[in-house]
Amino acid sequence: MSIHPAPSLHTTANASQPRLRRPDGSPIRAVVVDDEDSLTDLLSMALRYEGWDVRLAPDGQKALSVVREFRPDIIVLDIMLPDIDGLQVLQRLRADGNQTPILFLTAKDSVDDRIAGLTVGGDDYVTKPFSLEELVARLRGLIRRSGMTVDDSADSHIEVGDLELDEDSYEVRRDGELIDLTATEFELLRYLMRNARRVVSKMQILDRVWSYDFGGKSSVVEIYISYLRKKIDAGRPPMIHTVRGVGYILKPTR
Amino acid sequence: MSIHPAPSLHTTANASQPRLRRPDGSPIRAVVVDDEDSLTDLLSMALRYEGWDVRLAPDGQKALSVVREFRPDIIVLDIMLPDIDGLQVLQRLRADGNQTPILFLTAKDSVDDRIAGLTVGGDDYVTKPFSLEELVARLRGLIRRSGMTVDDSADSHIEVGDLELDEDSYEVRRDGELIDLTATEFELLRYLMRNARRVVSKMQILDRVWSYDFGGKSSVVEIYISYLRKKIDAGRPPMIHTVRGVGYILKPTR
DNA sequence: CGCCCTTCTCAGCCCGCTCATAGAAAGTTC
DNA sequence: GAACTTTCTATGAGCGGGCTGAGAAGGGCG
Repeated sequence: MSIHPAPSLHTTANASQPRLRRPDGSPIRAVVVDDEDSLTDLLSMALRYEGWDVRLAPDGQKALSVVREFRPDIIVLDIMLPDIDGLQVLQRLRADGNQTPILFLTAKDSVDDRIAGLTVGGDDYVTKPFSLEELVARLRGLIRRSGMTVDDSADSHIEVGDLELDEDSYEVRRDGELIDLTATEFELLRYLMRNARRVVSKMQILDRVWSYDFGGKSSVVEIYISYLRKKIDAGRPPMIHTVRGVGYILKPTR
Repeated sequence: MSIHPAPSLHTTANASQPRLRRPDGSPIRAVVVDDEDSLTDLLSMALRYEGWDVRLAPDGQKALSVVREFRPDIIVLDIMLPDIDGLQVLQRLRADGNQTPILFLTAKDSVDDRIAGLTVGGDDYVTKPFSLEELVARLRGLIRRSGMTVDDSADSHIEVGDLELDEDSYEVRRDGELIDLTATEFELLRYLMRNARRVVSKMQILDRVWSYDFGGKSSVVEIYISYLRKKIDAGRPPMIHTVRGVGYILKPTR
């Protein structure tokens, strides 16, 4: 499996979304363990963009020492590592009494057997290739459920105007009315809502909402924007606006 | 300031489920006694995920000292231990005047009369291999019956919309009508109800509802969902919904 | 010991989702 | 207003996830 040539992240300078924080106000600390540079680069960029403090480790041994020293709030751990298996890293950490929640990365086909039992301890997994929005959402979910946050931005519920989205139930409502979305539509809307009142470009959307190995054209974004409009804005004052030549913006009707 | 006519989506904010607590609000204290690391690992993870405070002991001697020092609300005790027999651990504890309820773990074939007599003393047993839902349900039952909880989440009765489930009588009703379920169907429904209004993945279901040694495919879940739908949703507004690519959710019909 | 209920696998079908294409529509520049 | 660019959306193809019927295997209970 090869990864997209150069993950050129189209980021705006500085985010201003409500950010997850630790109880003492300091940034979330994350460790990313993977032997593919392109992937760790991509992830560290994305997580730092979330305002988190990130450390990297290329293999299981380094992972163990980095985790012991850095004491992260969350760990992103590839199952397939050059030295010790990611599942063994989990076991050694737990044997030490370390309870840090872990998000496993795994290839799509190797899922069923080896991942068994992972979700009971509050850990989770994501199959490669994934979208950054999905990964970050899962991480925030894990942190939320680990109960280590006080912050109200750690809510599974997002509201923009009369538009509501719940990440636990996957429910979306406009003015109280339940709206049925597909997985991709849901992720796109979540991204727009998390960036409400800010223009996001099609490239940014593609980088965040679609998998990093997506090979198609950016016109899918237009198509999905169109789907969303039909479902979200239908017959109502529009919340999704086109900024021609720049991108899209979602904002409450004033 | 506008008022939303819509019912708030707010689910049980942070915690995964309403959690059992001691009268003073502190977490349930449990001791797990077993000499197999993989099993104690699994159990401690699962119980900690329930929000409980867990201590481990690998044999009978350690069990006695840990119990005396930690004063747990509940003990999970394997019958087969390297040193002293689990039943003797029971006797010694009771000789000390310790009345902590005990859940015994036993191999399926070794269920003799001695163990059958346990339930009269207020204790209980579960045969290996078991599902975590069953084990935790039994533990909650023991705690409930030991009368040490005040909490209303310690009820044996679960209601979601017009769907009712009673863990003591194993009765399930939809709109008052009694519905007959098999053991697996019952456990799956209990899991869905305990996680009502939240999407759970097939993997999560498999990890919780099926035995830890289940080696099959996650497509069994689809089949049991289909069975449940036939019995629960038959001819009625559906409560079980598929979230394609994510999992299943049970919620009241609005 | 034999029957029946339950559990689980397999395989085929169906349907929803994703995405490309292309022409229409809207906006921009001169 | 004409020419060009950008965005919108209808249509449909391909694919993959999910549903379900049929049946084998297993276990409980008489």
